Amino acid sequence: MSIFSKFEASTVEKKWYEYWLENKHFASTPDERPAYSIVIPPPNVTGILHMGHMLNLSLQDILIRRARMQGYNACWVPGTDHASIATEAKVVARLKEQGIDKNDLSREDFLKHAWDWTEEYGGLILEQLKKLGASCDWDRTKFTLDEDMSESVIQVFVDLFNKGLIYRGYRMVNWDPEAQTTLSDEEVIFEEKPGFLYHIAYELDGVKEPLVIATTRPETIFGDTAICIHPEDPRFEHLKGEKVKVPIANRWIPIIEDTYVEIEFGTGCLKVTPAHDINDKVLGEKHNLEVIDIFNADATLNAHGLHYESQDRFVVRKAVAKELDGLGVLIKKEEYTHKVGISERTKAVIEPRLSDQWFLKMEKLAEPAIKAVLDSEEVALVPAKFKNTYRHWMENIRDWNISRQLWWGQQIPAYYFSNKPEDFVVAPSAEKALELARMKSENPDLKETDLRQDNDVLDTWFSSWLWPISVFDGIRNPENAEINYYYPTQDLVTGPDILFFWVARMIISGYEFRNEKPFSKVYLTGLVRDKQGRKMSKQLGNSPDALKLIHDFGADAVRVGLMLSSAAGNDLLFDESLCQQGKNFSNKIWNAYRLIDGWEVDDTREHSLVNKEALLWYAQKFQQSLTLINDHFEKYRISDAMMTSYKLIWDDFCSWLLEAIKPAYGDPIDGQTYREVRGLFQENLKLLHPFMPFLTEELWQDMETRTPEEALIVSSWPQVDEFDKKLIERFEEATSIIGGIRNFRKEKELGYKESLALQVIGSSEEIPFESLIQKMGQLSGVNYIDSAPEKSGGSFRANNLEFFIPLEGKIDFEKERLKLEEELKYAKGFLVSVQKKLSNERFVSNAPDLVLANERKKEADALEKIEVIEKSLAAL
RNA sequence: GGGCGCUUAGCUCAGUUGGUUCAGAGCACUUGGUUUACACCCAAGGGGUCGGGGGUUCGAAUCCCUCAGCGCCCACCA
Repeated sequence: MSIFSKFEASTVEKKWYEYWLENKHFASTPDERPAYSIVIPPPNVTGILHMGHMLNLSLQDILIRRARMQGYNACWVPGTDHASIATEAKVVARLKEQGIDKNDLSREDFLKHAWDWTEEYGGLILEQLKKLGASCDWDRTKFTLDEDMSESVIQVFVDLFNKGLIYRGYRMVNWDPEAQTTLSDEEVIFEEKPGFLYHIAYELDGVKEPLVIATTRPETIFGDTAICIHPEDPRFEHLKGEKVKVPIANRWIPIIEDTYVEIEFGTGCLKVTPAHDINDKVLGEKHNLEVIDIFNADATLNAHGLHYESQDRFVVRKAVAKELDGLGVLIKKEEYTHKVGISERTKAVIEPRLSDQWFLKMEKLAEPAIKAVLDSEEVALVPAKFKNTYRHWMENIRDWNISRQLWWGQQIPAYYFSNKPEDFVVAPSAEKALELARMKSENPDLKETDLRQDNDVLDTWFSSWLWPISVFDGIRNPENAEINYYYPTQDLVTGPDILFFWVARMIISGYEFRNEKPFSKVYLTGLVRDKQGRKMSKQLGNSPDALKLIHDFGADAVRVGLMLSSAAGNDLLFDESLCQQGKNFSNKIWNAYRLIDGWEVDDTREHSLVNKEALLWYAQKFQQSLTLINDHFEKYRISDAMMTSYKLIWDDFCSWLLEAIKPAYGDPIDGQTYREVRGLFQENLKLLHPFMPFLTEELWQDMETRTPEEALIVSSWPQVDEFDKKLIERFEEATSIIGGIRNFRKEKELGYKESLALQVIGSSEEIPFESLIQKMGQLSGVNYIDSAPEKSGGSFRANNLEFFIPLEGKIDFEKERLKLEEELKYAKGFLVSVQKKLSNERFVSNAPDLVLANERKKEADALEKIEVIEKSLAAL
C-alpha cells in the first residue's frame, strides 16, 4: 500500500505525470469523436509561473480533463509568446550588464543574443506548468516566433495590406522612451501622479502686461509655436493678433484663438506644442502652426533645447522652472495632480510623439466580432457583465498601431525601393518584393540590394491575435484536417486585462480569416490579490512563489485552494490557508481510502439493513450532487462544482456513509457492503479527478491493477441517472433526528458512549431510517408511545416530531421548563404572524394557491407543535 | 468627464422569474471529545434589522428612486 503524505506528494505527482506522458494520455489527433479544444493563453517565453497563471491553468486543466472523461477528443495546445517589448527589454538589460550596448550591435547579432536568451529561459514556464498537472498535448507546443507561425503572420499582413486595411501614417503615437518604441493605446496605462501647475509669464510686444499661461510641462516651452486663448474671453480681447516671446528660447510666437481653450482652467491661456501633445497637434493643424520636435528618442532634449541639449526631460523640467524663476517669469507653482501615461511594460512615462507608423483599420473588421458577442452570442463572455465593457470598446474602436521600433519580432514585410517614403511594396518574401518593385517602379533593372526592408517589427499581439488559427496551421493551410477538426475551439480562459489586447482581436481575426468564431466561451478570471485585497507585485513582495506552494502543499491542494473561492470575473483574495484547506481535503480523501482499503472482508457476514439503506441513500445523493456539479460546470461555476464535490465527499461520503457502515473496531465487513462502497468510492474519484488529478489517479491505481487504457484520466465521467429525491429527504429527516439526539447528549452533558432509549411520541408512522438512527445516535432502543411519559427525562423536537428520552434522576426540571416555555413563546409568535397573513383578504385573493396552501400548512404545524409543547409542560 | 458593476454572518462569497424548502455555504469562532481511518480530525453550537433612507406590492435581499462607500472600463482638459 502506498502512502500519500506531504512527504511523498511530489514523488507521486512525478510518477503519474510521467505515466500519463508515457501513455500519451495528453496527446490528441483528429478522429471520429467530437473535438474539445483549448488553446493556452501563451505566457511570455521568458516568464515564470505566477499565481495568475496558476489560476488560469488550473481552470483550463479542470475543463480539459473533464471533457476528456466525457468522451471528447480533448486537445489542449500549449505554447509561449515572444512578447517583443518585454523580452527585448530583458535582453537589452542583460547585454548592458555584459557591457554591450544594443546600438553597437547589428540587427542580426542582436537577434542571435535574443534567441540565445530564449533558448536558455524559454520553455521554463512550460516545465513549471507540468508541475501543476497541466495535461497539455506537449507535442503541439508552439512559439509565436516559430517559422510557420511567423509565416502566417506575414501572410496575414500582406493580405490585409492588399485589402487596403493596412496603411502607413504620420501620426501622434505613444512613445516609450525606455524601450524606444511606439505602443498601442492599449499598452498605455494612465495613473494619477502628483505634479505642479507652473504659471509662466510670456513677454508681450510693447508695454502691455505679460501674458501668463499654465502648464504642467515647462520643459516643452522649446516646442511652443503659439499661445491659444478663447475667442470670447473678455480678459484677452485686446491681445488678439498679438505676438508673445517664449522665455529662454526667445522666439516670437503668435496668439491664436480657439474655443478648445477652457476659460475657467488655469489662466485661460494655453501654450501650444504641436509636436508633443495630441490636442496641440490638432490645434496646430487647424491653425497651420509650425511643429518643433524637441526630444530625442530617449526623451532627452535635442538641439531645440539649447543649453539643455542631451539632458533628460525630467531634469530639464526642474532646471527650466528654476531658470524661469531666476528670470522672474515663474509667477506661481501650484501642486496639481494629473494623469500621466505609463508604459504597460517598462513603466516609463509615455511621450506623445509624431512619427511614421503602420496602422490597421479596425472599424469594418470589428463588425462581425461585435455581432458575435452582443447579438448572436455565438461567443459568450463569462461572466456576461464584460459584454458592456466589450461593447464600449468595440463600438469606439480605433485604428491599431501595429508597428514597433524593435528587433525582436516579425519584421514588417514592406520593402522600399527608393528614398521616397511612398515607394514601397508589401510582399511575403524578398524575391516577391523585387518582382513587385520592378513593376511598381517600372524599372526592370532593380536589384535585390536596392530594396530596403522596413526596420520595424509587428506588435506582438499581431501574432497572438491569430493564435487559435495559426497553432493548427489554418492561415497558411486553411483546408488542413487539423484546423477543420479542432477549430473553433471551445473555451478560452484568460484575464479581463487582455480582453482588448487579445480576446477581442482573436474574435476579429477568427471571422476575418476563418469566417468563424475562434471559441465559444470566454471564461474571464479575476485578478489574484493578497488577502488584504492588494494586487500581487514584486515590490510589495506579497506574491507567493508558485512552485514553493506546490512543493509545500502538493499540486492537488494548490489547485483546490485556488478553486475554493474564485468565481468567474471575481478577484481572488489568495491566502495560503486556502491551500491548507486543499491539503486537508486531500488528507481526508486519503484517510477515507485507508479505512476502506484496510477492512477485513467476511462474506458470511450479514449485509445489515443499516448498510443496505445507507448505501442506497448515498447512491441517490451521489446522483443528486452529480446533477448539480454538471449544472455548475455548464454554467462555468467551477468553484461551485468544486464545493459541491467537496461537501459530497466530506460530509455525505465520509461523515454519513462511512460512519454508518463502519463495523465495530476489529470486526470484519460484509462482502456486499465492501464491494459497493469501493464502487462508490471509485465514482467519487472520477468526480474529483479534474480538480485533484494526482491523488485520484494514485488511489484509482492502488485499488486495482489497471492497464494504461484503464487509467483514471481516460476513464468515463459518471453517467447521470434518475435518483429518488424522496429517499434523500427521508434521510435528511433521519439526520436531523440524529442531530437532535447528539444535541440532547451535549446539553445534558451525557457522554457519547452512554446508550439512550428513544421514545417517539404520538407518531402514527415509523421514523425514517430507524436502524441508522439507532446506530448513529448510540441508542439502546426506540419505542413509540402515545403521550409524554410522566417519569423524569428530557424531550426535544425534530421534523415536527416529539421525542422523549428517559433519564432517571438526571434532569433539571426548572431548566427544562424554561426551555419549553421559550419554545412555546416562539411557536405562538410564529402562529400569530401566519394567522395575520391568512386573515388578510388581499393576501388570500392574490397569492398563488401554492403559497396559500403552504401558509395553511404552516398554521396547522404551528398549532400541532404548540399542543405538543403544552403537553410536555404539563407532564413536567 | 462618460459608462458599467458592487455593498448579504468576523472573512470570502451563493442567493435564477418578488412568495414553498429564504436568510444560506465554506472558512474562522465557541463548547465538548484523542487507545477504535483522519486533531490535516469528530460532534454540537453561536452569529446577519441583506450599506442608509424612501417608494411600489397582500408580500422585497430580490423591482423603482435617492444618498453614502468601493471597484472596473473608457476619455485629448493644459
